[in-house]
Amino acid sequence: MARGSRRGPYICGIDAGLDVVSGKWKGLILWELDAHRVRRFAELRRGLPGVSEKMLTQHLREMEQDGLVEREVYAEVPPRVEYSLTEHGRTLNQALGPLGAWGVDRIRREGSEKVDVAEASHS
Amino acid sequence: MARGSRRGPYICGIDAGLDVVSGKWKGLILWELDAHRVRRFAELRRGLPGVSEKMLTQHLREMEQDGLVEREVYAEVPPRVEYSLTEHGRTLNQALGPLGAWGVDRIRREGSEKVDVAEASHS
DNA sequence: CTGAATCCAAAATGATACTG
DNA sequence: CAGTATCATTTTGGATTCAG
Repeated sequence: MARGSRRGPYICGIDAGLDVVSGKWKGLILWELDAHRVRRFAELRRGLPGVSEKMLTQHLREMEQDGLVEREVYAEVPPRVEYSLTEHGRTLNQALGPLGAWGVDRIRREGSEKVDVAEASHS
Repeated sequence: MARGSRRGPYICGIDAGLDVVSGKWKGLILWELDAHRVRRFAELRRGLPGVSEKMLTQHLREMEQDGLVEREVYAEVPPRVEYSLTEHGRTLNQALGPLGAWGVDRIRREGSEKVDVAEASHS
C-alpha cells in the first residue's frame, strides 16, 4: 500500500478505511469492478489508462488479501482470469460513495480538471 | 501528496476524493480537527503518535492548499498557531463518515487490531 | 492472455540539528 | 512554540524481460 502503510494499530476508522484503498489505482479498480461487476485482467488494464501490469497485479493481490476482491481462474487456453468485488468490497464501495460525490463536487468547484462525470455511484 | 500523486485528470470522484487525503497522517489530522474544532501545532503532534514535525507541517500545508484546513497565526510570544477545518474540510469529513464506519467494522471483524473505538463520527 | 521476476527511478517518510 | 533545512531511509511505482 501507499502512505507508508500504517497497517494498524489504527487510531480511528477513517485511518483503517483509508489504509485499504491506499495505492495509486485502488480507487479506480474499485470503481471499475463496481461498474462492470466482473472484469478480466486485460479489461481492467484498459480501464486504468497508464497502469503497468506490475502495479495492477500487485494492487489486485493486496485487495484480494484484504478480502475486497475475488479472483477466479479458468483453466483455459488462452488463460482467463476474472476479478470481481466480494460482498466486503461492495460495502466498501458504498462507504466510498459520499467521498466520490465530494470529489466530483471538488472537481467542479475548481473547474481545473474535467472528469467523465457519471454519478458518484453507478451500481 | 502520496500515492505517486495523480492530481488529476481524474477518472472518477473517488479518485479525486482519495487524492486529497493521501498522506500517512491526513485522515488522523482530519479526525483530530473534527473532534476538537481547533488545535495548536503541539496538540496535533501529541494526537498523532509518531508523526514527525516535518510531516505534520507538510501535511498541514498541503491541506491548507487544498482548502481543507485553516491556519491562524497569533503574533505572540511564545508563538501560537491554531489549525481548524474550513467548511470545505468539514464536508469532506462528513463524506468520510461512512468510510470511517466501514473501517471500524473491518477492525472489529478481523479483531487483529484494537482501536479507541469512539464512533465513526464524533462531530 | 496473465502474469512473475528483476532492476531502476521517483516519491514519501523519518531523523536530526538549527532558528526566530 | 512552531517551525525550517538537510540528509538518510523506506516505499512505491515504472520499464523491461521472460514464462506457462
